[in-house]
Amino acid sequence: MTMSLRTIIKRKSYIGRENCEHSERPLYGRRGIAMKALYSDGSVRDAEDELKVIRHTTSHILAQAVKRLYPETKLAIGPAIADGFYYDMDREGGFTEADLPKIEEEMRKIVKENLKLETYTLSRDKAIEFEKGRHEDYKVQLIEDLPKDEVISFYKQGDFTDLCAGPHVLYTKQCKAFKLTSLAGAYWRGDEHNKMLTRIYGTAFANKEDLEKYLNMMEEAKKRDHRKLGKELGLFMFADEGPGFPFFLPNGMVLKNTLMSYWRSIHVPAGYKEISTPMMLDRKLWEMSGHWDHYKDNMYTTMVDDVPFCIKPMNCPGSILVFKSEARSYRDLPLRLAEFGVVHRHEKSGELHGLMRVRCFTQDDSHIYVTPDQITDEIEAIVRIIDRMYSQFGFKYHVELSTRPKDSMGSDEDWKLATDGLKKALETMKMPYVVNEGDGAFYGPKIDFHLEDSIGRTWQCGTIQLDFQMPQRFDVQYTGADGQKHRPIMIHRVVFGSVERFIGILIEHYAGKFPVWLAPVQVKVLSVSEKSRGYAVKVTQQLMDAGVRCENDDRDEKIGYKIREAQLQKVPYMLVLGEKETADGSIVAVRSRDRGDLGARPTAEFIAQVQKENAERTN
RNA sequence: GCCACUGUGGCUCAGCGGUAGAGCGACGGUUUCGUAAACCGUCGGCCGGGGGUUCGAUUCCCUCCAGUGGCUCCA
Repeated sequence: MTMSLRTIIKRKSYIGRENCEHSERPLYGRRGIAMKALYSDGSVRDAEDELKVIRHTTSHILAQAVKRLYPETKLAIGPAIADGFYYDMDREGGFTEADLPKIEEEMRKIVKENLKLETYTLSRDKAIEFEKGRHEDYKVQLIEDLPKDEVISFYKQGDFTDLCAGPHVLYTKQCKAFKLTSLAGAYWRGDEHNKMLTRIYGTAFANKEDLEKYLNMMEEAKKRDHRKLGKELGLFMFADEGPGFPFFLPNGMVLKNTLMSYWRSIHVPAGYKEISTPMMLDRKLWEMSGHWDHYKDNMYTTMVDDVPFCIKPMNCPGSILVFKSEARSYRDLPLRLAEFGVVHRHEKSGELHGLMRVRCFTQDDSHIYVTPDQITDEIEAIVRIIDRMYSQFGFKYHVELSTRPKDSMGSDEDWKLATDGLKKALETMKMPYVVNEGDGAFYGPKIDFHLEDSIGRTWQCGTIQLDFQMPQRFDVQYTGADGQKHRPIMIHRVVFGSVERFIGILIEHYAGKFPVWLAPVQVKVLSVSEKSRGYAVKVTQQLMDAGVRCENDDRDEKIGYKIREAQLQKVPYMLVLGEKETADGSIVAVRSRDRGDLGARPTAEFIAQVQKENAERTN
C-alpha cells in the first residue's frame, strides 16, 4: 500500500523545560558545516537539530529582552516549536502588539552584544532557592515537578539566566534571523483553570534568506486560505444570524454533492447501506446513550409537546434504533449502516474557524456492527478505504491512536480490549502512528487521521472508534449460530470526518484550482464578439447535453476580460469561440486554466476529453 | 469561554473630533472586440449594535455582537 505519511508536529506543548518540540526540518548546517551547540553537561558538539537550537536560544533572547524592558515580568516556559518558538510570560496588564517592535529592538541589541552562553547545574534545593529568590514562581513549580533524579541545569547569557535543559547556541549572534510573529493568551500548563499568561510567538532561522523565504511562504499560504477562496469562488458563506453555521452557495454545493457521490461510489461496493436518521430525538435517548452525561454542554435542546428533545450532536443513537428495529442475525454482520448525518454541536465562540470548525456539519458517518472476531478485518478494510480516498486527493496525513479519557464510561477491561484491537489492526498493517493518551471518545478509543491546512495546522478528519458501551447501554443484540443472543461491537467511523472541514482542506490543498471532476464549473464558454454568440449557445448546449458543468459568458465584453474573469474563478477550461470556430461549426478553441491556449480541436474531441477527466477523476 | 487584535458601500482598502472617499463590482449607455481588466455615466454607506464623554464622534471611553491569531475543547 502506498501511503504518504509525515512525522507529527504538534504546535501545542504543555510540559516544562524539556518540551522543545522536535522539528522535522532537515538538519542542515550552514554551508555544509554542522553548527556547534552547548549541551547542558557543558560539552560543545555538533547540534543535532540546528534550527531547534537556534529557535530555543532565540526564545531565551526574547525572555531576556522582556526582562530588561519589563523586569516585573515572570517567566513560564519558552520552547522551540515546529515553525519557531514562543515564550509564555506573566505580567500585570499583559502585553499588546504595540510592545512587540520594542521587544524586537531589544532582542537585536542582545544579539549584537554577542553574549556567550554558559551552562551550569544546581542541586534541586539550590535551584528552587535561586528561583524563589528572584520571584520566578513558575520556574519554582517547574523544578518542583521535575523527576527526583533529574539534573537541573541553567543557561546564562550576560545578565540573563534561565532554567533550561538546552542545548543552546554558543553566542547570541547566531540568532540574528528572527521575527516576533504574534501574541496570544495561553493558560499556564494548558489548563483553562489556571491563570492565562501572555504567549509571544516568533520564528527564527539560520540565516536571513531562510527567514525571508519562510515569511514569503506564509504570505503565499494566506492566499490559499479557504475562507478567502470560499468567498472569492462563491462556495460558502456565514451570516451574523448563525455564527458557525455555514451556508453552501451553488458552487460549494456542487463540490459537496460531488464529494458525496464519490463517497457513495466507494462505499456502496464495500457493502455499506445508507440510512438517514432524525435531526432531533427525545432527550431520554441521549440520557441512555450517555451523551447527556458526557456531552450536554455541546448539545442544543428544545421542547416538543412539553417533552425535552435534543438536536443530534452525533448519529450513533439513531443508527442503533435502526439496528434494533428488527431481529438481527450473525449472518447480517458486519452490518454497515452509513449516514450523511447533519450534526449540531455548540462549540465555544472562540473555537470557530471557517469551515474547519463549525457548529453544524455533515458527517460521512457509518456504524458497523460486528462480532469480536470481525474487528481486525473490518478495521483494516476501513483504513484501506480511508487511505484510498485520501490518496485520490494526494493528501499527506498522519495517524494517532487515542486512548481512554478522564471523562468516559465503561469497564477498564472493555477499554483495554478495544484499545488493543485498534493497536493490533494498525500494527498488522504496519501503519505508523503516535499514541495520544486520554484523547479518546467518552465511549471508546479511536484511530484518528489528521490532514494539514495551508499553513501547516493539522485537522482531524477521518476517525475509527471502537465502542463496547453503546451496544450495552442500548441492549443491542443479534442471534448467533448457536441460537443464543449475543452483543455486537460497534465501530463508529468517518472518512471525510466533517464534509465541511474536508472541503476546507480541499480548497486549501488545491488553492481553489479544483481538478475537472471537482470543479463547480468545468467549462466556461466565451464568445469573442456578438457574431459568435449563436455558436456559443449551441456549444454550451452540447456540453450540457454531455453532462459537462458549463456556463456561457455572452456579455458584451472583450475576450481578454472574459478570460481574466474565468481564470480568476479558476475554471479548468475556457472555450474561446470567435468567427473561425463559428464558420467551421464543429470546433472549439480550448484554453486551459493551467496550461494556457491549447488551440482548436473538434468539439466532440474536447467533450470526450472532459468526460474522461471527469470519470477518471484526474487530478 | 479566556488573552490580544480587527470591524468604513457587494469586495479590497484610505480617512480618524467638525456630520465620508478610492478602485473593483452592480446598473444605464457607447463599443462588437481573438487568449488575464474598452470608454462614459449612475446608483450604493445612519462608518458592526447600544450607551457615554463632547457644542459636535466614523474618529475618544464603556459594553454587546461578529471576525482574526492563539489557549482550552474538538470532526
